[in-house]
Amino acid sequence: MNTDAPNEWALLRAERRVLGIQTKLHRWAGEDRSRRFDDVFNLVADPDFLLVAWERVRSNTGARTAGVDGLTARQIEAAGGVLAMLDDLRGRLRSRTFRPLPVRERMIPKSEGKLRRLGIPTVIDRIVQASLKLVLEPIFEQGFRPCSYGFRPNRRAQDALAEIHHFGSRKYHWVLEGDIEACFDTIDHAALMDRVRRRIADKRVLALVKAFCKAGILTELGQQQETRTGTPQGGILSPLLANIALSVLDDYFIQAWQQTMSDHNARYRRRGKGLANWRLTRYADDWVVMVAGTRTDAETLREEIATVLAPMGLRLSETKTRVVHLREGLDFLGYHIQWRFKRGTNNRHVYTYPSKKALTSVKHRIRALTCQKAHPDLATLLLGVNSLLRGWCHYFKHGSSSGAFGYLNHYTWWRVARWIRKRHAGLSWRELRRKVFTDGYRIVADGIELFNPATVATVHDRWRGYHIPTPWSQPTSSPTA
DNA sequence: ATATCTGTAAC
RNA sequence: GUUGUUACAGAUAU
Repeated sequence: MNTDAPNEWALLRAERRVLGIQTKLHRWAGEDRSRRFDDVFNLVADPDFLLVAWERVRSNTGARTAGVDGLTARQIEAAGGVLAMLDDLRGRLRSRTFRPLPVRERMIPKSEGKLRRLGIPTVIDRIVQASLKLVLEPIFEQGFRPCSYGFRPNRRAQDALAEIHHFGSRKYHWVLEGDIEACFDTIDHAALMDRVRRRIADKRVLALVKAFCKAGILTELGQQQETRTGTPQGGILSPLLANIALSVLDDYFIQAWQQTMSDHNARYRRRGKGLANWRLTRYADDWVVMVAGTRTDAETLREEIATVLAPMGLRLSETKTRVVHLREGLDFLGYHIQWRFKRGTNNRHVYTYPSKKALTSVKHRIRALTCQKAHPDLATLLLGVNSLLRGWCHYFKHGSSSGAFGYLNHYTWWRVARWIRKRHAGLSWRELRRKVFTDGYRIVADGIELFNPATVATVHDRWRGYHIPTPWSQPTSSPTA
């Protein structure tokens, strides 16, 4: 069927070569921190880079979703014209006739009634963006700071939480928690391009990045709109661009930290003089500043941050940006972080629990899955509930979640038991337990047993701090570049 | 040991 | 119908 599908070892070879070149880019960007890369367009348009980019787009879940041209990656693959399409794309990139099409707008519901605007690029545009990312990410990763955790390779939300736990367990008891208003939508193009230009001198690459920012949007009603600010939520490059823009914050805080608070003695002297110490932890547009000082010290930082963000076109959300003490606690990345007394002692400890919002939301989803008409049979129901519970627990096991897990076990058991009983009309609970449940309580169907969240062991992972490697840190075996 | 596919979480 | 990045988990196949 696929007359010209890329074969496996051509792909493997391409992936190895791309990784080798990425490692070099990463190394060069590190050796000369002010180096501006002048000749990277040829990499973006390189057949191997485009092939790896295509592979990425093809295997994403969005391979079934089309942009404004109505083409899906699946259709292109089925038509068997992949290599020809990549070749044509390469030609259009090199002759500079390539133009990104507008993104297709899709509104999806967020939590509690709000809407989120997605901008879905065409498959071709996704490939070019993916190729751009292959080139730009190793370069910009070199300048990104350890305090930034979102959208970055090898970094998990749990790393950010471990950092907060680490400093919260020391003198950093006041927290400025913040939210940037419609971050993706409001990033200023000129300011963003200025930051991209610090590392990239290649005019063709800069033009491509800018073109994707300016590609415009085709609304659900079919109207064309230009995009004067922001980067489309759905673009492969968008998370990287957001980090490039938001790294102004990281840079600002690192500077202050390195100049005046970098060593233990300096921080101690500052505290002696009544001065505060503070640190930023950021996950995409969500961030906190841990402050060893007073509430006023934290309040002061709020204005500083607003000033740093303003040139990027970014504004703080008035309601969601606030100062709290660890005594009151705060929500961050789905967790609730708060001081509690350790059992039987007088010692305060920083604990991280699943937030109320996270627990409510998973309960709602279990309720929806266990409503009467949701599933044809018990086995399918268990499959759905199990995968939900398993995924949820694996995210929240990095905290003090055993209480929540126990509660969830109880809640789900009853929901599923109720579902079963409705299907066996007339049976009493006692008969049900005897006839349907294994050992009187275990719920099993076709060898699938209801997952018990209470069996998930919680782990406490240490703050990995400054020692998280990038995928390009170690040299790879003999790249042929 | 490779590779498919599904799912969860964060944003 | 729902895109994207990152992390994690499970199932299947050889």
